[in-house]
Amino acid sequence: MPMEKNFDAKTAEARISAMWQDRKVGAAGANARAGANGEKPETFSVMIPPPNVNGSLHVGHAFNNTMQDILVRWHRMLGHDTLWQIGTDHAGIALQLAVEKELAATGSTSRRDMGREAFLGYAWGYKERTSDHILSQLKRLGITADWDRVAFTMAGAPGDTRKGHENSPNFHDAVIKVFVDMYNKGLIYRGKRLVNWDPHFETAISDLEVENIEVAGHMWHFKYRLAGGETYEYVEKDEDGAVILRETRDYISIATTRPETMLGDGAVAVNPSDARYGAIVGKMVHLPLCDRLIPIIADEYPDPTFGSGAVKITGAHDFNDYQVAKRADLPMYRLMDTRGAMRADGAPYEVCVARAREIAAGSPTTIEEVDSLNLVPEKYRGMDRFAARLAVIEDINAIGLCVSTLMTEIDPETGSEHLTREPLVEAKKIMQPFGDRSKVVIEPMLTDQWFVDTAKIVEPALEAVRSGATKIMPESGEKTYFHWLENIEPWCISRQLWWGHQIPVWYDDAGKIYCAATKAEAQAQAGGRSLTRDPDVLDTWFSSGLWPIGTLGWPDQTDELAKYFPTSTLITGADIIFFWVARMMMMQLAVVDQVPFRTVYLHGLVRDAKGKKMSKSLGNVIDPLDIIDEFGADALRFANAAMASLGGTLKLDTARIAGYRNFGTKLWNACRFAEMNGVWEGHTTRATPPDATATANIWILGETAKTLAEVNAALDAYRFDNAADALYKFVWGKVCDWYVEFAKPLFDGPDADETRKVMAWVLDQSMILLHPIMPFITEELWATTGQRAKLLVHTDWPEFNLDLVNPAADHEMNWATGLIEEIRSARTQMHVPVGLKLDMIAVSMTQTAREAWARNEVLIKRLARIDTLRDGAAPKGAISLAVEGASFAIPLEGVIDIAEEKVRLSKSMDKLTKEIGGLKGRLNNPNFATSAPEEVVEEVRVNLIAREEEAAKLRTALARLSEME
RNA sequence: GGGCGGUUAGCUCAGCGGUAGAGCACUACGUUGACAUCGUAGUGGCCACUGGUUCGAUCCCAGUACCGCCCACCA
Repeated sequence: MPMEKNFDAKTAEARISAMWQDRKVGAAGANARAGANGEKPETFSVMIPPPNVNGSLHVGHAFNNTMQDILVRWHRMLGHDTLWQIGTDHAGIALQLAVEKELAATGSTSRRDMGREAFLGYAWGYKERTSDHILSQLKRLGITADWDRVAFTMAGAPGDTRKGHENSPNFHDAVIKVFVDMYNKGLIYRGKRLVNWDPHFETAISDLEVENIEVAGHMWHFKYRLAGGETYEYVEKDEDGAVILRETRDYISIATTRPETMLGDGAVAVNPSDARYGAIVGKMVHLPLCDRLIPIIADEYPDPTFGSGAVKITGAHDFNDYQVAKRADLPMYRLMDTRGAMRADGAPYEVCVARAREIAAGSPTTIEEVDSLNLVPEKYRGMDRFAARLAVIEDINAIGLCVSTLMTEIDPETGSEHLTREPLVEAKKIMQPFGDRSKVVIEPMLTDQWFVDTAKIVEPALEAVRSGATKIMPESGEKTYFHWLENIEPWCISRQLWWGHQIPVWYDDAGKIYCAATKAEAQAQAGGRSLTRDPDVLDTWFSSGLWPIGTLGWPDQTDELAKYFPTSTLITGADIIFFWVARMMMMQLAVVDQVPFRTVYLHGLVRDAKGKKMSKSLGNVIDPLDIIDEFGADALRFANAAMASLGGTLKLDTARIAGYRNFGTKLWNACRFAEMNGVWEGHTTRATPPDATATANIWILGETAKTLAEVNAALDAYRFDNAADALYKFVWGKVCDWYVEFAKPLFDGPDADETRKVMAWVLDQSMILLHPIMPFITEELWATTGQRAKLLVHTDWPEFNLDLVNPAADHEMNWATGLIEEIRSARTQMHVPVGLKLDMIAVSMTQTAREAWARNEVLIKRLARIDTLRDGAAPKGAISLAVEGASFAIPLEGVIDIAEEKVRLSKSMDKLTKEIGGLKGRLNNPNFATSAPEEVVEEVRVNLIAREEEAAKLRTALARLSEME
C-alpha cells in the first residue's frame, strides 16, 4: 500500500490521540526505566497551571501546554518516571461571572432570585460542561498528561458531582485543613480593614485583582469654613519666598476628585511644615452639607506643594486617608452599601449625626457602632455614588462653597492682562481602580475580612529563590518576584461570593470565632452555643496556591507525593507570577516546608500577528481548535515551540503555522521517498547507527549526531525555539535538500545497501527527535514505516554522540555542495536551460580535489547536471568556476553572453576584493597580531590565503574573457 | 513616580566581542526518479542615535530618542 502524498491530520490525529489514551501513555511512570544497577528511575514531574473552568482554552493555553508536553514527552523517552498532573481550577469570581452571564443570556432567573443552593447546583453543571470542553481541547493538542488523574480545585466540596474529575484527590478537605492549621498558628486572621470592594460582585477582592486605568477625571476645590466665623491670615509665597497672595480667609480650601466622599470626612489634614495653616491647626471646620464639625489636623501625608496643601480625610473610602485616620484615631464613617450606592440603612441622619458629634467630643464608642452610623444626609441616601457626586457638587456650588480662584488671562493682541474669577474645576487624568473581572470602578470599603498574614510566611519563599532551591527563568522574573514579596501586603482571602470553598468558621451569638474543619468540631468547641457559619468563600487563589500538594493527595502521605514532590518544572505565564507562583511558594513552604518546584519557566502573553492583545471585544481571538482544524496540531505545536524564546511577547501568525504544516509534509514526503525505495525493508529499529563508507552517508550520520546534541542542549536550557530551529534546519536543510538527493544516485550504485540502512536510521532519528514537538505525524510515520516493537511515544531517546561527526567527510561534503551551488548559480545566471547537460573542464585540480571529485562524482554530476569532466585548458566562451583546490570551465560558446559573464565574475570579484581588503587590514594592524588570540589571527591568515587563491583564478578567467572581446 | 524589557532585511524574529542569519513576503526560472503544502537561483540590512571601552562592537559600558510591559496613595 503506497503512502499518501500528504499526512491526513484530520483523521490521523483523532485516531492517534485515542490510541495514546488507550495505552495510558500519560500514566505516571509509563516509560520509566530503572538504571543499569536497578536503581530507581529518575523522576520528572510537572503540574499544569489549571485552566479556569469559566470558558474555553485560548492560544495562550495551547502555547503553555505545548511546552509542557514537549518536556514531558522528552523526559518520558529518556526513561524518566514522568508525571504530568492535569486538572482544572474552579476560578471563583470568573466562573460566577460566566454563570451569571449565561443565566442572563438564557433569560433564566438571576443569581439572587435563585438563591445560593440552586445557583451552586447550576454552577456545578456549568463546570462539567466547560471542563469537558477544556479537556477535549487539550487532547486535541496531543498532550500526554495523566488522564486518570484529572484534579479539580473544588473536588470534594459540598455539591461536587465528581463528573469530569472522578479520581481527583479531595481538594476541599486539603484546603480546609490548611485554613484551620494556618488560623491556629496565627497566620490567618479576621479584621475590619479597608479593602478593595467590587460593587458589581459585591465582594472584596485582593490588590492584584484591581487594574488601575488612567481616565479623564476632575478635581474640585471646596471651601470648608472655620467654625464660629473665625478668620486667619492666608499668605502664599512663591519659590523665592516672595509673597504672592495675602488675604484674610474664613475657610480652608480642599481639593478632591471624589466629592461625594466628603460626607464621611473625619478631618482636614495639613502638613505640619505648611506655614499657611500653622495658625489654624486644631481648629474646627464646618463640613458643608453636613451638620457637623471636623478638626484641622497636622499629618505628614499632605504635600504642601500640591493643590491647596489641605486634604480632606475620609478614612472609610480612601487608602491614604485610612492611614491618616488610623494615626489620628479619627472615626471612619462608611458611606456606601455593597452595591456602591450611598447608604440607606440605619437610623435617620439626625440621630446618627447627633451620636457622631458625641463621639467626636470624646464619647466612648466601638468600631461596630461607628460602622452602624449612617452619616449620609437623607437627601443623598440610596443614590448611586456617581449620581451623589454630581448632587454634592451642585449643592456645594449652590451655597457658594466651590472655590473660585483668581485666573489670569492675557489678551493675545494687546498683551494686557485681566483677572477673572472662575469656579475651579480642573480637568485631570486620574488613575482609577477597576475590577479585573467586573470592569466596574472599585470602591475602597471598610469591611470585615479574612487575611493571610503574609509577612509571617514570606521569608522562606524569598530565601528559596535567593538560595537557588527554586530557579526562575528568565532571570528578570526573579527581580519581579523579589520586589513584590519584599513589599508584600496582607492577602485578603475572603470573598462575598457563593462559588468557592466556604470558610470553615462559625460564630456564636456574641460573635466569637470557632475555626474547625467541620461544624461538629466547631460545635464541640462552642459547647451549647448556637453557631452560624461564615457565609464567605475563599479567594480562588488560596486553593490553587495549594495545587502542587493538593493534586498529589496531601495531607495523605501518598506514593505520588513521595515520588513527584517537589515537582521539577512549572511552566506558566509571567502574568500570574504574583497571583499564583509566589503564593504557591509561600503556601507550600508554610504547609509542608518544601519548595513546590525546582524551576519556574515564565513565558509571555500570546498576541495576534500584529502584536495586539487578543480580546473578545477586538474580535481577534484565535481559537486553537480552528488552527488545529486548518493546519493540524503538529503545526500549531511546532509554531509554539519556535516562538518560545525567553521573555517578551509572542505574536501568533497563521502564515508561520502554515509554514510548519508544510514542514510536516516535507518530512512525510521524504519518508515516502524512502519507503518507495524500500529502505525499511528488513529494517529493525536500532539504537546504534549503521556503518557507512560513502562520504554522503558518513556526513549525514554526523549531521544527525550534531542535531541530537543541539536538541538536547536546547531542551535542557528550555530553549524550545532552538530545538525547533535545529530540527527544522536538519530535516529540511540537510536531509531533504541534500541527503535525499544524494541518495538517488547512490541507490543505483555499489553503496545502495549501505545508503538504505543509513537513510532508514537517519529518518528514524528524525522521527524520534521531532516527536516531542510534532507527536502526531511522527507517530503515524513510525507506524507506517518498518516493523516497530513499540509506539514512538514509548521509544527510547537516542544516546549516540558527536563521535559520529567525521570532519573529513564534512569538509568533503561542503566542498561538493559548494561546487554544485557554484555551477547551479552560474547556470542560472547564464540562462542555461535547466534540462541541458553540460560538459566541464578541469583547468586545474589538486590531488585532494581530484579524490574528492572521484568519491562524489556521481552526486555532483547529477545535482549540477554535468555530463562529463575532462582535463584541459579553458576554451573561448566558457563560464569559469573557482573552488578550493580547483578551477573549472564550462564551455558554452554561443550559449553565453560574454558581457553578462563578465558582469557575473566582476560581481564575485568585487565581493572577494572587499573581503580580502578587510582581512588584510586586520592583519596589517600591528595591534591585531599582538592582541588578538592566536587562533583568530591564524583563522584570518588561512582565510586570506584561500580568498586570494580564488581571486587569482577569477582574475585569470576575467582576463580570458577580455581577450575574447 | 519607580522598575523591567525592546529597537537587527518589507513583516515576524534569532544571534550578543572577530565585519550579519532564519521563516514569511518579493523577483526570475522550473511537470528533473518524495514533495507545487515543492525545487533552483536571486533581491533585500550605516544591526535606533551619540559617545566610551577594545587590536576589533550589532554584541560590553554610559547617555539620548521612541515603543512596550509591570508596579505605585499625589488629594
